[in-house]
Amino acid sequence: MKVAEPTIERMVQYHRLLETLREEGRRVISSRQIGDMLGFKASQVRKDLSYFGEIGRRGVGYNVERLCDHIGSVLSSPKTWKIALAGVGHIGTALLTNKAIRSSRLSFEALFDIDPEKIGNEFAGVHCWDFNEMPDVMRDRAIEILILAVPAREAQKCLDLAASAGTLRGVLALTQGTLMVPDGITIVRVDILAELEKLMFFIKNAPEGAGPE
Amino acid sequence: MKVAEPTIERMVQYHRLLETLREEGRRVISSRQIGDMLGFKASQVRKDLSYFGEIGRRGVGYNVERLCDHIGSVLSSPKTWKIALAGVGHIGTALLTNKAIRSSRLSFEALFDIDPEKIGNEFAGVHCWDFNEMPDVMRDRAIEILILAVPAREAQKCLDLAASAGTLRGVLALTQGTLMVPDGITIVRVDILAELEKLMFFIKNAPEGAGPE
DNA sequence: TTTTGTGAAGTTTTTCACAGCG
DNA sequence: CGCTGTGAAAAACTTCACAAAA
Repeated sequence: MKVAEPTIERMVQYHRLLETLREEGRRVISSRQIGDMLGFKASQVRKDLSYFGEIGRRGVGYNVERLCDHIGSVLSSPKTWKIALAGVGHIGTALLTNKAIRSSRLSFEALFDIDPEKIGNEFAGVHCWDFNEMPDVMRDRAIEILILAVPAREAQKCLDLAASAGTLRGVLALTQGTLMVPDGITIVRVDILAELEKLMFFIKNAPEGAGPE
Repeated sequence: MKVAEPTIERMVQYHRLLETLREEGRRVISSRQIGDMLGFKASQVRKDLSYFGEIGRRGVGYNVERLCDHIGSVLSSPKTWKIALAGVGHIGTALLTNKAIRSSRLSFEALFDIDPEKIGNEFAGVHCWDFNEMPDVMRDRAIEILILAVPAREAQKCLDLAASAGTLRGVLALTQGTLMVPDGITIVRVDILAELEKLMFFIKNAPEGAGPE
């Protein structure tokens, strides 16, 4: 069965919500309640969840724990992903020290920077190497995910270096600007300035409370 | 004429690209070339651009400078938006010191934090106040946009405080978790951890180079 | 009863294909 | 000719509405 991309985006949100509810001790929840909390229609929630099997109980709803685990298994394998961070600046450090990221199934294996002050040191317990060592370090450690948090003009070179290791499978690009991505590597871009521009457009064209979501 | 939301998302990208091309001295470009550079179909590019008037020349293409200005005027008014930043942590500082943001039509008017070490100081030339002063400071300075870069548990309180000023029109939320947004305020969310989870899903389900974009 | 799961209907967004203009 | 602008067709996505299960 084919799953739509927007569905995945919502699955991530369901997962978040369910993790919180589980911690609060909630046992059961309905599609309507999930929808109300996240701003989606109940039918949308049900359709999304049904793509991955019948997991609810008619007349009752969904078991929070079971659903949470189920979505977790859909979203990511039980394995821990090894990731590298290129660019130990403000944004990079923010991610490196973010509790939520460090407690997920992610393991920071290496940092890379161009700044001699940083190279050779550890940040949050992770060693920082020179950019040029990326191919070797990434291959040795079998790192599959790269977070690109370098200035736009370094981004392409950095990505090419990382890709040359041959172990890279996905990139989270926090840089602005266009990137040429090698075949076989999945990229997800986050561009905060672009989001700000979208926001300005929406404000300008929404005198009365109409927004994107 | 109604413009689709995905169109706006792409308009922001066209604008970026054109700014770069203009700096490089490029005079003319075709829809196909724009599409190739950004990963869209040429017909998509033409349709997007045509929503805002006939701006190209048949048989020739688009004048880079003219198109860039045109999109700029569509995306945001010529005015400078006043913005406040709540949360002067790693992410907040990254935005505050980002050249691209500071050179756009955005003016950082105020910072807010909860940390006594930061309150009363200036960062990148902008004064930092206590959270509790948000309503007054935002009203006095007629600040319309808030960047929320505080921990998830503070986010809702912070947003409510900012909204109470009455001048707030848009929010860029860099926090994870669910927010209740007052009516009449536009919100755009950026959740890096959610993007990472999406990336992991795409990698897992794309053994052969199929990605989102 | 309540609430799920799902085909079918409706809506939005993308792509096609070609007329029309330089 | 080459490339735009655009109606019409196709695809993708969301919502409806109801049968079926607890």
